[in-house]
Amino acid sequence: MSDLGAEQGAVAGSTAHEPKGTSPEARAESPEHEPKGASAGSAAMPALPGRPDFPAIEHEMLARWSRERTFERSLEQTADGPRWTFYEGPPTANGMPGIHHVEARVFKDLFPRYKTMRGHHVPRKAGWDCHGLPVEVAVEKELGLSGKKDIEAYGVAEFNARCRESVLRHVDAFAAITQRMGYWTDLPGAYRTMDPSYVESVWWALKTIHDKGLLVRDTRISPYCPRCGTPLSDHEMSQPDAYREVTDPSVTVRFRVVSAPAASGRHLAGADLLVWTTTPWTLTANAAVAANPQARYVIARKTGDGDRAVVAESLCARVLGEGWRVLDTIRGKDLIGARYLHPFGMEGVDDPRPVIAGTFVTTDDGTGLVHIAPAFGADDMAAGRAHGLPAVNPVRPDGRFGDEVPLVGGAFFKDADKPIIDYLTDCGRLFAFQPHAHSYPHCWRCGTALLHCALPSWYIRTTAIKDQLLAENERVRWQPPAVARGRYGEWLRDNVDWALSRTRYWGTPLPLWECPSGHVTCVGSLAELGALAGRDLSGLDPHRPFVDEIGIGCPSCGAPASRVPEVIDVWFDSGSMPFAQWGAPLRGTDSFTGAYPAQFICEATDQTRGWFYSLMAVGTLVFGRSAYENAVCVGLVLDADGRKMSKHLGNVIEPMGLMDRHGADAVRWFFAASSSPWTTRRIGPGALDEIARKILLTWWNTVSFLVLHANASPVAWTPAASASAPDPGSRPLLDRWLLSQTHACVRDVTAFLDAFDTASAGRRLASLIDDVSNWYVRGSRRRFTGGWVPSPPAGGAGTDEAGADGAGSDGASAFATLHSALVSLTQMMAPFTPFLADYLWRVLRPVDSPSSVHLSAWPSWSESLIDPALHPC
RNA sequence: GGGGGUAUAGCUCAGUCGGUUAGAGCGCAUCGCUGAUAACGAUGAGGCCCGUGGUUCAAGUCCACGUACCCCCA
Repeated sequence: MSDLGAEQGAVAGSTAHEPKGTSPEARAESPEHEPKGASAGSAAMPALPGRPDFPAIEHEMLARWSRERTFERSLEQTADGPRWTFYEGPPTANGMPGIHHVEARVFKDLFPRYKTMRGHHVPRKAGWDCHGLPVEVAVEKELGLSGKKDIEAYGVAEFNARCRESVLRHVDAFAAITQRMGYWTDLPGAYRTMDPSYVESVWWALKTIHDKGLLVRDTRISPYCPRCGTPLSDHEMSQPDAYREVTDPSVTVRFRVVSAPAASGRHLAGADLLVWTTTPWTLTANAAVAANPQARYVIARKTGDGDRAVVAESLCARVLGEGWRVLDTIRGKDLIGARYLHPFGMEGVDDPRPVIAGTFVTTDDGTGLVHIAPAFGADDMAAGRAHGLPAVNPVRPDGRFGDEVPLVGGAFFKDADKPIIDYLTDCGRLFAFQPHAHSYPHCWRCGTALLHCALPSWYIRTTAIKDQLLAENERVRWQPPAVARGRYGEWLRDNVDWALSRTRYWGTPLPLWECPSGHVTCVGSLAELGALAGRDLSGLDPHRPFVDEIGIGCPSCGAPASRVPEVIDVWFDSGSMPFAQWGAPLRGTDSFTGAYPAQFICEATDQTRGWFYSLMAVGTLVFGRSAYENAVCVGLVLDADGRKMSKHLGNVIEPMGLMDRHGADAVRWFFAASSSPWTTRRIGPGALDEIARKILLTWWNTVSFLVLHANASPVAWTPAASASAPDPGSRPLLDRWLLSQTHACVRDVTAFLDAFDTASAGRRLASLIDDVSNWYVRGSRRRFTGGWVPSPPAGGAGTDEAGADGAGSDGASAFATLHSALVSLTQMMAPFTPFLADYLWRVLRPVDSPSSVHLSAWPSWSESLIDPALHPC
């Protein structure tokens, strides 16, 4: 009897013994072969190979999607649907893709697929982040250059050409991983942040911000990398590895008081102010000592000699130790106005320095007396400005002291500590020395120790829109929700102005032209620049050095104006992608209109202060509105032992190999559904094998069971026969139970995905797979082995009541019920495991349904079929 | 120093609004099945729900403090 079915199947072009994975093909190519009724000679369902090879199936599906243009068709058929916008945060293709890239991309693909099945139009455009210091550093290494002098000697044009060439070096690897994992996105149409149209859009945004008066030049204390020769932004400081544990010499230094105000009593003059610092090299720029006017200080004498020292009362014991006798206790405000000799100063040659009031001075640690170097600290600079102190910076832009500086001339700033300490020791100015372990900022890219120094720089005054940013953040739906007020919200509350400019080469040039009178003109496009320059510049490469060569007449005074030398922070590039990816608003407005803000973005937690911020900040600055409504923030990926993956440990998991071994579907399910996406996850072969067994194989086997018995039935059962099965409400109890479970699952999974909760959706789907396999199939096996008997095609629907036709009707119910459940299950699995879902869909697909599950409509559910009494738990 | 997260079985993790005897998978033990077989099923052992205090008729769940680990920041 089963032979008959198999032969009929062979006639229709699909046999049970073709190489695995090819048999559903026949259905896709002859969608009309379905018989309308269950008449004799109906074609069998395509049989499944006994042992699925998931990676092989995936490769087959990739070929089919490409051949059938499935992604393109999914966009075409939803063209009139409501727009649902997703933004791809551009990765830097300067390095190889890792498993963490796959993680975020699972979510970037899952929700667009889901929304597409819900009827939304979800265009997806890939993108590449091209500019920035990482690229420059890599090229510098390749060329054996070190520092800006070398680059300028090499030639900026040639250097930038090398950057342009190197930045897309690993695009192919990213494209391969993207395709292999089934991430549907427009790769050929990818935006590149270095394209002239992209740069022009960024210029437009900067001009918009400039016109609002929010793009300003200021001198501030900034973290500065002397190797890269540029200040670093707040986001760059927020990168991993920026702060590293180092041991620095902490010194307590004596500053001899040479004149004391009357209020301080008779013991201050000639005493030593004890000042503590962990950066001895900044003593070269000492301009004052700050004391807290509210605090109490003691003047103490060491027994045995005449040394007198001044220190905060509460720190007296800790700093001085034994053997000191307190001569006097005075208030901080009585210290103000005293003068002391600079530690390197010479009596009679150098002016004494003042003691000033500083409310920021604490008496919790140190000595309660703070060394002030206005060029090297934020508090220092503010205090210096308030007291009219000079901000002397003896360190040159390359991080070395000027040759004229005594003691340390020519030395790199961090190397200056030792000679200074030696000198202080020799002349008896060193009170105490102790190695001090603390975290110190380093350049996130090149690892050089940073210095905080006063630099003229261009800023975006984000503090002016801070309240608006906070309000926009309130509107964003974060997953996990705690990010909104926690990690991101708390940080946003401490917002500081965006240090925008970089004195570098490979980046979007700051479109500001300045004349000798200091009039600044912001240019918003090449056309505008051409008009100002008086010639056609539409073909100009808007990068250095070409754009530097363009001079304009100052619109204010007519004097020749030239471009300021800086380029901008790359984070501004990526934050501009909602419009710049289309070149909008200068061009591409058709694509941009209606695509702002995005309904959904997703990145890993390390982007909280990176792209999540730059995107929100640029959007709020330019459009007054955050660029996204929903943000999913996924966690770190660790190895199976919970260790961070690193080249050092040799535990880096290479994504391509992982997918070729276990299948992309298993990897996708792992990230999306097997645990909370925002917790750190440990990935390893064990977890993926379990997914293949418990989820994919179980699902496969239930489909295989259905097909086996459908084809073995005396009259082959096909999906068309569902029409002649009894009405769902009048089927046997177990059938009604499975339909109830299935419809409840559709309802729940829909709600979970609408809430961007893939983990809960995944748990629900796993339980449905278990219900189908271990309860329904197990309990109904005999009903399938008996096959089914079609109702007479005569008048009426032929849906006689249960029992009227005995085994025939019961078999019809069973087949239709299992088929219906598997169809819904397969559709719900489609966003999670798109390969196997589509493969099984082509076996299961109902009459007149699309050839791909990804072109099918998300299943609906019927409340009337959900009976809580059937599954109270 | 600040912000955030996590802590439940040997391991990985669920646990909804505070509500009966705290669950699942893996692993382990015993048994069964061999027409879903890269399996599968049944049964069993295995818990100071991190600690202390509080709120409550009732706390794994809420509150406070503490401990440990992780992340981010200064």
